[in-house]
Amino acid sequence: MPKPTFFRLADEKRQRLIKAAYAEFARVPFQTASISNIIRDAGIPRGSFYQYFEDKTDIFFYLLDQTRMQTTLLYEQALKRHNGDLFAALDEFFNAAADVLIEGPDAEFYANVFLYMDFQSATHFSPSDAKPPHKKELLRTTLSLIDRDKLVVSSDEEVGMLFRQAMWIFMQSLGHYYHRLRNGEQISLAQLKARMATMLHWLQFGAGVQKEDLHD
Amino acid sequence: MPKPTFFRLADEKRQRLIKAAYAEFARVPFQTASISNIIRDAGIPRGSFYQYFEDKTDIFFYLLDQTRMQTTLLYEQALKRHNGDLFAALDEFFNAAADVLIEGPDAEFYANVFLYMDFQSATHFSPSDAKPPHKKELLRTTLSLIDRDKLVVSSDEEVGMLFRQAMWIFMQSLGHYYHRLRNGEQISLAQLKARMATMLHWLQFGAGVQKEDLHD
DNA sequence: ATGTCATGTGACAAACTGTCATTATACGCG
DNA sequence: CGCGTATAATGACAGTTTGTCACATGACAT
Repeated sequence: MPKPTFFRLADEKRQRLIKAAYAEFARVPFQTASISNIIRDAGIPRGSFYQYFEDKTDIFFYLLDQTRMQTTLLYEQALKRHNGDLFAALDEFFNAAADVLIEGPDAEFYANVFLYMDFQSATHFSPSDAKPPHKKELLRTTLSLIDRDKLVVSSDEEVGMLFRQAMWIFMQSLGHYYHRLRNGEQISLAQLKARMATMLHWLQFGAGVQKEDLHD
Repeated sequence: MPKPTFFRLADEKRQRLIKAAYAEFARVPFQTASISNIIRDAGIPRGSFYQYFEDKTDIFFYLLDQTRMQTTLLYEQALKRHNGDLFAALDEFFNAAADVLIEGPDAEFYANVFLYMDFQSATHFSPSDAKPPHKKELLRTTLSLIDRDKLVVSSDEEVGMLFRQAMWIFMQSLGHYYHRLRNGEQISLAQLKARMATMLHWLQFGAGVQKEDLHD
């Protein structure tokens, strides 16, 4: 989390820093990104940066959190609209979120996020060492709103496992999209959505042939 | 890929270097690991290291490849033993591979692999910039050996998607296991296997309530 | 004007990476 | 044996980056 000083900054200065950070994390993956570049771009002295943020991780997840809040909202809305039908909600959410992440202004930033995010981070969607006030927020929302009668789950933990499996489909698909894009084999947004739908469908109805299918 | 010089090295020296590399990558995640530590441990001059490997990525994936070859074999055997029944083979493979990766001598190394591997690497199981001779090896094996009549797939590409979804279950579960372990909430090997089985079962038969289930 | 607290600043030490000119070693051959 | 050539070993070095810290500056209340 940014330090209090950061939030007291003059708007213009804060925006300049944020913009420079987005640019750096869009330019190269997190590991390669350098604070030196960010502060040079933003025209801010080194010492000041450390007055605002702990380190590179801190500012990166601050940026990512902006997105998380946005998408969390989309997800909740979908869940409510579909009366707790998890799979219907996920399907809608995937499509809406893909629009935001791919057609929005920070697509390059997200490309690096989804191509290079590690499992640890993906699991918690926040740095491992920071205390995440929002940790499992999506999961809590899910647990409170879903209609369990439509799922084959026997515990809250299993709901969590299922939810993560679904989120991986989403993240992996975005990673796939951006991977293709960067290799000059761009796929369309429609194809991306079809991919996510297929994988989600498998998760919902199974990718193995069911018993009754054998009667053919 | 290591440079030819590396393979011409005296066995003792090569082993020393490999051992030091394992130790370093077991100590900290890939991003944090340093070549300086590896060479200090191995007692090898800096210049020599670069005579053997391109960089940190190069030696890391060399180590990982050792494992990949081992597990690929397990997978192929399982696939043949089950006459191309993908899900049956995956179930067997997950259990066998988990034994190797968790009870073997390099468990700490794998912990860092599965906790911190990014999506890009996970997808290709090889560094993005290197030419991977084995790339998609597992997938090719799968395509040639599976019995498609047992799957709801309509193309080779879909087989690939399905396969990756399954592999993610495996990797994510190992990540989960190691995460718990490092937070002092160790789960048993049996619990890990149960988790993988549950998730794989969802993928095979669906986590959503099926039509016929509604007749209850 | 003066004290106090928050903020700004850039020089600096420590660490690491990849390179390269130089030195050492091995090996084939007259 | 002595010599030449290819291969390998070596560590000093330049170039970066990071996080810190002592000090400067500013704002504001008394």
